Amino acid sequence: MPQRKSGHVTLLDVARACGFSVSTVSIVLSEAPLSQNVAEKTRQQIRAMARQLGYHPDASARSLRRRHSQTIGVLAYDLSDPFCIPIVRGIQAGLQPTSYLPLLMDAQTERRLFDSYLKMILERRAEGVIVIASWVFEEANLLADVEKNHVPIVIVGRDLTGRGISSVLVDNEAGGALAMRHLHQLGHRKIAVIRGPEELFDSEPRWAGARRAAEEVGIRLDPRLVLQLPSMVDPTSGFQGGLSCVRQMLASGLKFTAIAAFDDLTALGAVRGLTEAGLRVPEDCSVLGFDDVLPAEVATPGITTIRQPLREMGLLAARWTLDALEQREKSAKRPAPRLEMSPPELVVRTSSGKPKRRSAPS
Amino acid sequence: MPQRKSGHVTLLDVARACGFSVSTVSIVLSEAPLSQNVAEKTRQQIRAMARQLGYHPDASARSLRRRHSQTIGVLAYDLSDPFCIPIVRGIQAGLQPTSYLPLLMDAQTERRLFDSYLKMILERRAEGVIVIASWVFEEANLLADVEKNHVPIVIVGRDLTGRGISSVLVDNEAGGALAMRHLHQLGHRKIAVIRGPEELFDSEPRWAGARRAAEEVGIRLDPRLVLQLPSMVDPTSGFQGGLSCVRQMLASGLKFTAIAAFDDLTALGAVRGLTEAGLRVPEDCSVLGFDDVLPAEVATPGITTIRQPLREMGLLAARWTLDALEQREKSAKRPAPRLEMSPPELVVRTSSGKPKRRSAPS
DNA sequence: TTCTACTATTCAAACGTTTGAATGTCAACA
DNA sequence: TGTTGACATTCAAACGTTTGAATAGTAGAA
Repeated sequence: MPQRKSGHVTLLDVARACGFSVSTVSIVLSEAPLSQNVAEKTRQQIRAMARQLGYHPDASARSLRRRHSQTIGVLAYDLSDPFCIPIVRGIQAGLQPTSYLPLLMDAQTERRLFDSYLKMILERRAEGVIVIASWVFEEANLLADVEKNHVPIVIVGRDLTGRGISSVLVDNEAGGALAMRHLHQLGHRKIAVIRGPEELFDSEPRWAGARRAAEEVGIRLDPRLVLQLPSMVDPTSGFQGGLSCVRQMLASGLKFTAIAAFDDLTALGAVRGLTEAGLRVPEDCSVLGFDDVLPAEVATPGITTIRQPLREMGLLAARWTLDALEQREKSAKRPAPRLEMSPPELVVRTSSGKPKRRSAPS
Repeated sequence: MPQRKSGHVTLLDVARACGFSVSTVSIVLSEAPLSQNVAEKTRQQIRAMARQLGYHPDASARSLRRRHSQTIGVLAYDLSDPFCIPIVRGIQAGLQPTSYLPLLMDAQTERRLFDSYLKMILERRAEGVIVIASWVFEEANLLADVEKNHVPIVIVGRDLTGRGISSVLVDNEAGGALAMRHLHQLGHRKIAVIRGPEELFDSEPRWAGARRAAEEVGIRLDPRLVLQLPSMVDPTSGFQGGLSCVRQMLASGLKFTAIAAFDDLTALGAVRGLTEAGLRVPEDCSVLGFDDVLPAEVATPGITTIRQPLREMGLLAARWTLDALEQREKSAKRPAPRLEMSPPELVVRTSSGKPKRRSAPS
């Protein structure tokens, strides 16, 4: 029983155990073209022995020699945000049919971790990098390092084409407009808005879209009913934010029949706030979210929301990365960055409805 | 400008660029003990050049030579289950202070993927493996391979000590009992139970705990009000299951004032079902969940639930893995598997309350 | 017989690091 | 002058794999 000190079974072990050279064993087990020349009997013998010993090729040695790792680094800003998961799923789906494997990292909304994981991805010689980053990051310096090593990179959730990086994100403005138009069609005229926190990239375009749509349909948005979430400390803090915004609105005594919230968790916070005050959703006040994450779907009432095609976005990011790898084979020069603004979609659930005739909470 | 064809900057590049040998550069950049002997001026020069060129050591070459990868494989059965994330967080927290890095994989509830990722973890020469597996898997064969390579392994969410694998899981029975006692204390006597699907490991002990507690406090559980979820196809199908179970219960015309659901998503499905039928939670019927995942917290009413200390469980799994690595240095023989049954905790929110005097929905 | 072609297998170099041993330099000491 | 030791740097082998080139062995063709 050939027990290596390293604890791992190597080609040499298998070779010795069945009396062939390391080369032959390698050729057979890696199914190299040359393996057609190897006698069927030999192949069977080698494979049997490899299985018996529990041989697994050493990925380090292999990628060192082959000069590629078959790996795509996937760096998510925070996996505890339900927003990230479908994107990751899309990426996985896009990589599945190829021989590339995702190397998944979770930065936990910590700049320090983000940096160190990105470094690690580079050290592991990932051949491409996909960054999921709706959160605030000043990626400038480290992403530069990625480029310096000629590793193609795609970012999901932010537009960084200005810095030469291909970007996939939802059309936030269209989404904001979609929300506003839906509320208008239901008959709402006094609409409160909870904007995203200042430092979040998505906040501005969503608000711009909502404002534009409101103007188009002739709704006047009362500035006193347009609140802004405070800075977020983690992905779920939108809930608390939504809750306190609604308390504030109710305390103000102003009338409103609907709330367009920044995202689904904010919307859930709003529902909580309204319920606390004895108001019913949607009878007394409609609530709209954004993103379409799991909690919005399984809450009761189900949150009407603006769905981001997250899975598709992840899929696209994977495809672009693979494209870039192919391109790199052919031409040396770096292709121009690409931009996708995916169309959002209105998902009507039960948190929105027509306003009561005798309107207004409070 | 030394542009390597491989696209990556190597030690040789740095060496040539500043006129020292590869050895010296390696010694300096890896901060080997010998680097104390290297002139301060030299060190600075080398470091500056490395930074300028964007050098990152090749992890493959390094771990090949050093014979260890500083990596712990983390294989989650399905990251889209909110249950997994806090565990992963705990693992990350446990690994943080060490130089080990988590290699995170998401099996997407697919046996095929589970196997191929486990294989990959082995090929990457992860020094330890943590498997998160509340889901059904017959891991026998592949986990055996892990053992064959002397890689310590810890499983979270199932008891596999019988197969010699250290296991961390919640004390499901205690949890089930906790739920039942809470409902009893509130004054409920007619309690419906939604059991987990047959193939899920957790189902049986939770039910056993509930039954035991019911007996202890003198509650008779009507077998017609004990339903079982159908087989799950994905982690969120508990919602649909809970919904249809409640419809069934209501259709039966039997009276009950509370529902103890298998997990939080099932509970949310139950709330939906009750609401559909015009019943209020908790006034007309209390609902209890299990796990304490995000959607339970942000729904309104907040779901009263049995909290699993997921983060702590992940932390423990990480610690045990590190322990095993240390042990392995010292003694050759494999230590006995360890077992942790973490105590669950009752989290009271607003989905549970006293039954109405004139009780019972119908 | 020699040549060619094919089959089956092995040699040996290389991938980028690390590291124990070796080399060289310089100053101080005997 | 030679010896010792400290310092600064380099040599060269090794990690486990892959692969172009080389080596045998066999068989059929000229």
